Amino acid sequence: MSKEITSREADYSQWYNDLILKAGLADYSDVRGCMVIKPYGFALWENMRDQLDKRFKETGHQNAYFPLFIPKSFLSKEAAHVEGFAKECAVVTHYRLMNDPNGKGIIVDPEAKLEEELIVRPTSETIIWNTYKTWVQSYRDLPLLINQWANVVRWEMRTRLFLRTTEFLWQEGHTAHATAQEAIDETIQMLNVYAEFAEEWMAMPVIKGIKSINERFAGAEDTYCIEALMQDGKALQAGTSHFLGQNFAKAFDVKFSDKENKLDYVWATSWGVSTRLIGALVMAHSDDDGLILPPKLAPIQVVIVPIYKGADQKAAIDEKVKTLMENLKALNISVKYDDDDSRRPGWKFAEYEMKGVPVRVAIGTRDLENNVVEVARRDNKTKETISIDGLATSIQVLLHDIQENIYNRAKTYRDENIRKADTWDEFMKLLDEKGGFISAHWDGTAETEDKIKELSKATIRCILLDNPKEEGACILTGKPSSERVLFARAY
RNA sequence: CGGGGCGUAGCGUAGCCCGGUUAUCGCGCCACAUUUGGGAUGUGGAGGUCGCAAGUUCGAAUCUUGCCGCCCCGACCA
Repeated sequence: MSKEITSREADYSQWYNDLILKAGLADYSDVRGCMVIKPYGFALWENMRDQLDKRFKETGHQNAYFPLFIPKSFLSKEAAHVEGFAKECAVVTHYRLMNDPNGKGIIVDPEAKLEEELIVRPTSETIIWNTYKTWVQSYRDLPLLINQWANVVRWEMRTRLFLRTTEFLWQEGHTAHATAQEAIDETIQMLNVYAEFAEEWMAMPVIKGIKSINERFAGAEDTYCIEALMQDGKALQAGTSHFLGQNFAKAFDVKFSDKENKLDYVWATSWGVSTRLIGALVMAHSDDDGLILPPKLAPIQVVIVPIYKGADQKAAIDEKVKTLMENLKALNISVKYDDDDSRRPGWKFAEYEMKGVPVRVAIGTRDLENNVVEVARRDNKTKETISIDGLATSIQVLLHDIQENIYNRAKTYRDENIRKADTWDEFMKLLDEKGGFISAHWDGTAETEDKIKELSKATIRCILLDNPKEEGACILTGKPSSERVLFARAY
């Protein structure tokens, strides 16, 4: 990769980190690769979580909670699974500390060694399937539709705020079914739940597809995913849904009797999204002035900034604002009245722009006289003066507009950045100069995929669901191909 | 784990190459006043193990060695 691209990437990373810190979403922590999610960032996550949770329940799932620690032996029961996660596991070996007999401070008590080490879960398939064994005997126990909200730990070499932290928050759904078809249907259903959430709530267009064998989840038969495009031209996997076949059922001996009293292994799925979605949100919509949050998820949808001189004017504004806030709340709009006297209006304007608050209302004495307010929208930074009568309703409409506008903007950008390449030179040129998704032919082998990755740093993001068939030649080997796949450099 | 950069007040930094008064500047913080329609101004004030340790030296933020930590790029990955 050229020097220019490297430095562009570094600049973008700095911009991204800066934005997260300045917007108050998160902080670096003193623990390697971990971060502190600050109240504002967590409020955003809670909004995402609530909406997803609602959809999970609407599709018949229940929440449960499984242990953080996984006995080492569990992890090794599914061969591909342990292969995929072994290199990034945090391991608990001892259970007690003691005062250092040779000095100050404390040390691990060597006497307190665990007989079997415990793994801090990198994902919960193994401990969950070990439990499912005891829950499933008959087809009457199926389907088993469970989700858990949890934290997991993956000891990655390199971390990035929200996109890849050592510990992260997520949800993981784990379901068991009587038939392969039912499990596949579930896998696709949850993929659709994710895609709808990304598009309708995050205002982030995604591509639904299926992973190549190389990119498949460790232990899955098929991995489905949603892929989004970030503003720097790199792709981001925003969610995955796996059809696990009978792999885990076999590894953990989970069998059931069907109606004919025949014994069979159950069919499984797992699916998850994480706090990475916050990183996706940042990189999908923000500009140089700060975050741009979709109104449907913004912790604060409307901020009201008073402009006044003296207590009398303030009191008159307070009075108007009180009614306005009641009206907004009646419409389920979250509103903050920032009457902090130690900050001036201009400071607040900049601050809430940084935080990505979709709508700002400024109200001053001048406005009161005319029965108007100044309404500014974050997405395109336009301002207009509108009547205070029916204001709450106007704002409701405006929030709707903003949600739609940022989705359309992101979609236009995304669509403009899906290009076809038919030769290797064209492929490389597009990657280096434009980025984005590149639709190209590939001979279908893992070796070629690896080679392309090695040469270009681009990976196959996915093969579209309902991908049209088209005869062509692999961009690298020239061997025949029956369909195009989507490549991109990715996070 | 390889390559690059960095570590000085809450944050961002100057000074380091070429050792020498009381460690620079900006933001932020505290007090008061004037201000308030796009990150206010003035005056006064508080705040420092110069990442840690050892060494060289009359003298170390500055030189040497070792260690620790962070960021970026790569490999790995959601």
